[in-house]
Amino acid sequence: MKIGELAKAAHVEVETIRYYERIGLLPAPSRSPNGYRAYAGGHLERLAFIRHCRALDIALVDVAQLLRFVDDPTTDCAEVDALIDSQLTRVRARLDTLQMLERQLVALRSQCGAPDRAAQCGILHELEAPTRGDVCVCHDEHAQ
Amino acid sequence: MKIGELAKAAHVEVETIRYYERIGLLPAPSRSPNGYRAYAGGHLERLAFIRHCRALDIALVDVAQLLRFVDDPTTDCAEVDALIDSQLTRVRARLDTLQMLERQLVALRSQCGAPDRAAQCGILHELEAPTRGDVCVCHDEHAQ
DNA sequence: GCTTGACCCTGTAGTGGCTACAGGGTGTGT
DNA sequence: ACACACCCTGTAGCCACTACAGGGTCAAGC
Repeated sequence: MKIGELAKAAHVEVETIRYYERIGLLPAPSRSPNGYRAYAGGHLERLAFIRHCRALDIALVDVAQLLRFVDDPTTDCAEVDALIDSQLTRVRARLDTLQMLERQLVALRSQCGAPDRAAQCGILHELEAPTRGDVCVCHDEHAQ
Repeated sequence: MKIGELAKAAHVEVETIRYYERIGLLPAPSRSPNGYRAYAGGHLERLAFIRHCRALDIALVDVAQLLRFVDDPTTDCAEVDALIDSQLTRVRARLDTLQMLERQLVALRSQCGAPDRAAQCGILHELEAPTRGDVCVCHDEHAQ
């Protein structure tokens, strides 16, 4: 199987495969006489695993660790748990941040109702609030 | 005011200020005879505005646009609205993705209960599901 | 046989928003 | 004089790709 075929089978870009090989995540395959990469079935499995982890926003460094766990069946399962737990923590933290951001933007957006010029713009006025020493609606904990 | 003083006043790194100047977001200040940057009050205001926008995860290219609106008071306010609206849309989209990710990770995490070795690990088993042509718990729409 | 287009190769650079480093200059206190 | 904190410019690195440059290979169509 050539690289384009592997890419299509795994729903990934050819360049991504080369990237994974370069950083050591995917083993380098054998080559055809013309120098083309020649992939066997194991590569698709590994690539599918990697893409599965990436779909869960797992960092490549952690994907590499998970692959090491796969390759060493005697590894303690608790280490796998810990890795997924920390990923879950990361996602939840980012979730919290974004939820706060949404609220802030909604509050800010509400400062502009009627069409006007920028000089009278409530949004810009609020964005300039810290400059004036004022508390803005987007970062005012009491207004939310 | 020297760059370190401005950085402290705006709660930002010195390097970030130099970066903003390099990309044209902050105007270059005058210089002392020894070549040091000499900042006046207007710079702190502009930097505060930039940091305020950044705290709302607004991309620098959009911050630059907002600054142009500030500098041209005749700009139509609707353009400011549109910019904040698109930012809100972006945040909401990312929120959706992360909420889905959280659910997926929770489902995956639930596959491992008791201490074991990696060979029996439910998490790794699920991460390998697509390889076997199976549907994994993290991406199975019916299981959620 | 030639042309064309799709695919392949390696190596490098770019994305966004910083952050860190190298190598050197300036000012102040001891 | 020395040490340390700060300043300067320029460059590189982070993360996970993605795009490009320049060149080679293959197969189908004329």
